Amino acid sequence: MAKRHVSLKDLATELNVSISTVSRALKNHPDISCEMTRKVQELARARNYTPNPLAMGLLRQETRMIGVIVPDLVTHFFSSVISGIEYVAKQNGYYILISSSSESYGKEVESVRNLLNTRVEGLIVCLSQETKTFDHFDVLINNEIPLVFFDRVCRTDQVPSVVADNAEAARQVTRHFYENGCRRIAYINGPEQLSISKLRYEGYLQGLKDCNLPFEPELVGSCNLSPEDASVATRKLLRLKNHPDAIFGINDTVIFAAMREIKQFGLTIPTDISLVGFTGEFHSTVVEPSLTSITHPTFEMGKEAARLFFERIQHPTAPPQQIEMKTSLVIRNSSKKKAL
Amino acid sequence: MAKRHVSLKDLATELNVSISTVSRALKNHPDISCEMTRKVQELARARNYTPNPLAMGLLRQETRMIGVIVPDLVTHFFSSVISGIEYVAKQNGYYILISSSSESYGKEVESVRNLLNTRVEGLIVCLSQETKTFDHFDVLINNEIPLVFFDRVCRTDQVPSVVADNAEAARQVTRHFYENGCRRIAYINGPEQLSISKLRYEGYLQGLKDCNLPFEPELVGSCNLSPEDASVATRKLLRLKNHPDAIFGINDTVIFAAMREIKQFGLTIPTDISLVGFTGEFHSTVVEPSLTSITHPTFEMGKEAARLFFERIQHPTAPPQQIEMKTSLVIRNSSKKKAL
DNA sequence: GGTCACTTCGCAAAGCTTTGCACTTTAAAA
DNA sequence: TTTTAAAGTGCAAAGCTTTGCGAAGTGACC
Repeated sequence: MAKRHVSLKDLATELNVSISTVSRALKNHPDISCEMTRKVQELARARNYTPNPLAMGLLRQETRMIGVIVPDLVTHFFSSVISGIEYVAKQNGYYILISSSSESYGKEVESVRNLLNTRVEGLIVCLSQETKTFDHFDVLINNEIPLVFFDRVCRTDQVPSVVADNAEAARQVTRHFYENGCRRIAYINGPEQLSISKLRYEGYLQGLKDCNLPFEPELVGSCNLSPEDASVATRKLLRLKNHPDAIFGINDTVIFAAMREIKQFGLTIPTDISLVGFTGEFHSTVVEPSLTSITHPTFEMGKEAARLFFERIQHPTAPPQQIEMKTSLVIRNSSKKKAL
Repeated sequence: MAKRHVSLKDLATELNVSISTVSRALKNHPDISCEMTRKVQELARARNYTPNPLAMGLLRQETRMIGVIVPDLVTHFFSSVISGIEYVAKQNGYYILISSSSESYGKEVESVRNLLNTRVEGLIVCLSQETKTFDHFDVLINNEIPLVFFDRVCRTDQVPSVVADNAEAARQVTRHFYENGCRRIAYINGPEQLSISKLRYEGYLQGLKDCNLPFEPELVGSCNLSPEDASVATRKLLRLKNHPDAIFGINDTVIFAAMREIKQFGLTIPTDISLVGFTGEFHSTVVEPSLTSITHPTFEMGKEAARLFFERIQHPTAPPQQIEMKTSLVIRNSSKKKAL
């Protein structure tokens, strides 16, 4: 196995000077003569020297790595947020170590442990769907290791976080339906332990109130975030003696499943049932009819999360901020106005 | 800033023994008495000791990190391959450092340099769209640093790689069109420097030959992989005095753009024009009509790439393998048989 | 010639782990 | 009682970098 990287020692030996001289010369320390500095820097360039981050890490007790835990890598929302995190991390000379929890509580706990063992300087996390207890983050909180949550959050009194304006968005969707003539507005929620589920549900209720619509429990479905489960929830809604005339779902995956079910049931969108999604995956525009959807500024959310993280590195004990990002309702064909 | 991690030294001090004793006790070295071993291991557990990977890395000259460079993170194909890589990496106790080139040659070069400086043990790479020269990989090749390409490859005589059966798949698509009655089959290619472009184009030509169809240059479009460019290419095809009755594209992004253009042009799919995509993004099933598509075993491709990587770690100089993964043509509505 | 003040550089420690070798016990054998 | 072996530990180096401090060398001034 060839020797891969030259070290200060290699340069020092070749020039017949001490390691410290080389080290100082490379950073233009005034103690070193111009002549020597020139020689050292020349050789360093020629030999393609780059400092060894392991040695630096050991010395400075830093790794310049951020651990990122997401429920999965393939959902557009998460990969886009990660892009944003990576963007800011790169600017600050940091790398990110990605670990996916596969929506599993156990894997999330394991990821936290593993990443910490790898000596990342902190974590940026979106909770798994299953996560109901949060003890695995105590180590971080107690030891003032930087931690930032995004989207699905917890312990917001202790941990900075970036979220969408979930409640407001859901409220807006509900009113949008109402203004388009819908009166039986259904909502398919996610697992109740998720912060986004709670908030979007609250927004839905508030929206009903705004429009003076009665709350009808039968119009609220719930599912884990899989297409299969969403289909089940949709079918339940469709089989009601008086089916809803509008459905919105906690995310687009859910709503795409609903869309398929509705078509299969022989109903048309939006004439029979209006549909609005939540997250704005790319394919909103290519489905038929195109899907009205709440869009997150996903890349920006990632950037904000990373920004918060670096603030945390600077001031580990500052009171935690919670950033709420504005979403926007992009109206397409799945919720077109019907004749009143 | 609190001290985050306990070291062997901390344990040694607390037990009043030397560091070496602690180190040996932790790995059940026979030189250490049972009594001492027990005491050390107990304390280590209590204090939550984990070895410092930086120190280990420095000692062993390894980081247990793989650098992964992809054109972007948000395309389903790439994030799915990454999932596969991560899966195998985790099994082997490795982490992956992800860097996206944003389809830019410059950023790819920079990523290679940065990752190498970070002392990753090797690289798994999918070339950017712009990349025409490959000198930036010479450092790796010359120093026997493990390198694996996937999907978009180069230097296959020196570097192991995993690809799809591109030519065969394209040939199959062409014949599928023919069997469904299409006679003017168009193809929208990607940038010509990409290996996948070349191979799929060859497959297309071969397919035409198989079916005894003449090759007509005007039926071959080309684009970078953006939706905008794909739209332009599609419009050019549609404006031919005798427009094609089938189009297939180098990937689904291209074909979705084409789909939009065709509809806007007032033609219907598949009656007027059949359509087949290439890659099998999730949304193939939700568009209207659902999209016939060549599907890659993306997760498996990632696993294979990682497997090849670890083989390379073991045998850096073994002759490079090229793995070709079987794709499959999933037939949906966009290419339904028409009356002949 | 001797002392002072610079200039220019090297030593060594710290950060953490592993491991060959040397060292100190203790008990058994001579 | 002395020698020897075995058992149990510690020292120190290596892997790489930074940096405070001490040391060597040179020239100038008294």
